[in-house]
Amino acid sequence: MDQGQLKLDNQLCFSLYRLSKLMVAKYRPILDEIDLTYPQYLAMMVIWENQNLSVKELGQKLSLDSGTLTPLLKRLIAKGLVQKKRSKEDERIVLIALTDEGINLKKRALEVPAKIACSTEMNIDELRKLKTTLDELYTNWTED
Amino acid sequence: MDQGQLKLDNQLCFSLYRLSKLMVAKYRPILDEIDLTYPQYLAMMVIWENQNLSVKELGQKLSLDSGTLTPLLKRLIAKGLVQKKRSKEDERIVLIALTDEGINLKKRALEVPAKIACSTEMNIDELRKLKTTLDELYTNWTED
DNA sequence: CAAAATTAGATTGTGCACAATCTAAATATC
DNA sequence: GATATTTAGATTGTGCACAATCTAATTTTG
Repeated sequence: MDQGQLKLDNQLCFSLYRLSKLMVAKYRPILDEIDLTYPQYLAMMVIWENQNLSVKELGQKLSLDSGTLTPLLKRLIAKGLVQKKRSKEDERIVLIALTDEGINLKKRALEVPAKIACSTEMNIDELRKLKTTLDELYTNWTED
Repeated sequence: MDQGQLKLDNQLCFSLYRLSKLMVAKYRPILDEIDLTYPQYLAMMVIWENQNLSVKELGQKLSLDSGTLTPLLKRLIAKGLVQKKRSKEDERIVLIALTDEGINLKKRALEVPAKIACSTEMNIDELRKLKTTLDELYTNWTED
């Protein structure tokens, strides 16, 4: 019955889990320089791209719910990078806006991808293909 | 300067992060049936494979440190699945042994991979190739 | 318009994940 | 053989991640 299906080494899920943690660990020292954690960096990337996003939209882009986002945003606010504004059209909606400090941080963050690329040193095409595969899987698995 | 390197959608890291979370979410309802979380399931797989592993060896196989493992093991012990024994040769070492209940749980856990395979429905060869790629990356990135 | 249902976000509680520090046991070095 | 160093785990503190619940604002329905 057990032909090794339950062996850790045979599990795609573990390869994924392990590599994902390693990726975060690779980012850590680089993100330390701009005082961001990895999830905070992901959030800031979205905010840099579109100002005045609602908490809900931010959560959708990051695949995070309010239980994670609320405290994360609280920390970004504490660092003075963003601020909250209630929407006037709909008082339930909270919009996230960049402060000057948050805008300035983007300049320094622009160097992050190059620093990471340096520490991975893998064929760009390979990485692009991997990304496509991962994204296809994500789409397939969220479709059901 | 910014040709979109800082866009979330262009980041391999985010694809990995997102898919890894989705994978855990896919496991959740299936593992709920045997009352295990995803990291607990990974730990149990290692313990089912080799009895009387030390906490350190377990941590190495799972890429987890004692700050994560100690409380995780505490919960497995609370569920009555495993128990701790001090090594007699070296009093610093703590060995993890299965209880009867822990041994019994393996029978039910054997059905997990099939249930997961069902919910992913992707070409086995594709998945195997993906796993190879992920493992290669892990090896390359941990070599430096 | 009023009651019911929905929606946005916050809160609470559990469980990782990891850095940093601490304790006790074992080993190395003088 | 006493001191110093290393090693195995535990502990503490911060920060996700998510389910479940709560509140307040909005929308839907009768």
